[in-house]
Amino acid sequence: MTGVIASGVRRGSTAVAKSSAPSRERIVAGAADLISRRGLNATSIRELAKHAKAPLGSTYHYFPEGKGQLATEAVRYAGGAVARILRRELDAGPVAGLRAFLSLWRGIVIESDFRAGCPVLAVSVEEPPAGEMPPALTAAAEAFEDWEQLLAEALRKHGVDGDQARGLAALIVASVEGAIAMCRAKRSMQPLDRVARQLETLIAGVLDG
Amino acid sequence: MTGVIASGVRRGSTAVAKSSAPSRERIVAGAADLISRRGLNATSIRELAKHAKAPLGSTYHYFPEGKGQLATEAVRYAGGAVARILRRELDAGPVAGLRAFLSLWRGIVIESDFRAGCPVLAVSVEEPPAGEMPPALTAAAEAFEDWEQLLAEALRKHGVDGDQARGLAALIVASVEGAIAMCRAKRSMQPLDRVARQLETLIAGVLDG
DNA sequence: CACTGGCTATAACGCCCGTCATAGTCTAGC
DNA sequence: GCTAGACTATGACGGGCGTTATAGCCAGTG
Repeated sequence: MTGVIASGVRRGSTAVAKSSAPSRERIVAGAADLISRRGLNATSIRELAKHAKAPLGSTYHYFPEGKGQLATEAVRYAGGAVARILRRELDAGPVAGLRAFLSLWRGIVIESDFRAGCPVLAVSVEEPPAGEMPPALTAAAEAFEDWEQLLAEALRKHGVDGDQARGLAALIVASVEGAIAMCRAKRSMQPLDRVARQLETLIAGVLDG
Repeated sequence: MTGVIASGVRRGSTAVAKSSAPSRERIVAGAADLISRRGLNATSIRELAKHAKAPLGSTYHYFPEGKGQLATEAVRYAGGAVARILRRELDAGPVAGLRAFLSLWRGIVIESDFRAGCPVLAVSVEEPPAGEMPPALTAAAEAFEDWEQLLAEALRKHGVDGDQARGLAALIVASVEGAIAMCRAKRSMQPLDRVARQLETLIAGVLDG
């Protein structure tokens, strides 16, 4: 299996894209997966193409602006996929959403045998060119922001004060992202499990406090 | 300025190393800084040497096993530097230690204008070669483990139950690491500030709860 | 049938990579 | 002064990088 996020290649398109190109989406999804493993700068376009079983020429056909464009779309793709899941599961309340968020990442780390993580984080930890703000990095910031807003809104809907809700949402996203990386280094799920436990009791306490 | 961690190049050596080589330490410290910006695979030995104003040949003189050895020492160097600060400040209690931990990373992110982060995290998010466990990744896991243990022990010393202490320590390290990355993506200190607030009230509550 | 336009195949461009080998320089101790 | 050994300088090695150019294939339309 090539990654939980990447396996969600379905119809539905991201923006205007009226037609076609099943391989285009395959490339984007594969890029998200590969970037989540290797990091952005360490992943070559040739690897990306091979991973998606697409010819190198096709990547420049679909993404004429090159690697940056592909990376940006990959980050948006992963960010959107996670946001969709989060939005759906948060309907059953903040704790249910939190659990879905946690088990989503848990699945990615375990199924990849500690080799894959979060592509959004991977893009976030690479230095941008002096004084610039590459689109992929902006997309990463937007993904984090989306997740936080979804979580915060769910908390607010369940009676948590606005400021506190934003704070808790940031804590959730940050600690889960950090824990994923720690799990990969330690080759153990303990960090994410411990963080999950702490977050669950914290949220539960805030909700009926 | 070249990074808070890297600027701590002082006498004192890490292990046996009885003598010499000021430039050896400069290379290691510079490597920690550069890796924290660019990531491991994306940082070349030539850049590392130039960054430390050392000739390329010297890197292979001091680190005959090549890039992996240098990366490993850089991770250990950074991990040890943070652990030393943590150990010192935790003497004044868990909240004081937490504050020091937070403001240490805060300084690194701000002084680098959101370009540097945590070298330990940077190494953790790169895929190891199939079935292997590179020494640098092991060093990253050890650094995380050290920080967690220091925090957990301080909490225990102040009356927190053992399991809870380990959980809180994991939450602290994970959320701070994640928040650093989010700050870089957003080019804003808000994530780390929010996480700091949440962690402080959480710890304070646990301590006199 | 010819033709157009989306996709692929292949090769090349200059550049940088990790690593190694070799020869040179400098300094300490005899 | 001379030799040994720590460090530096330089250049090469094969290979992968991002990107571009060019030509070929192969539907679907007229």
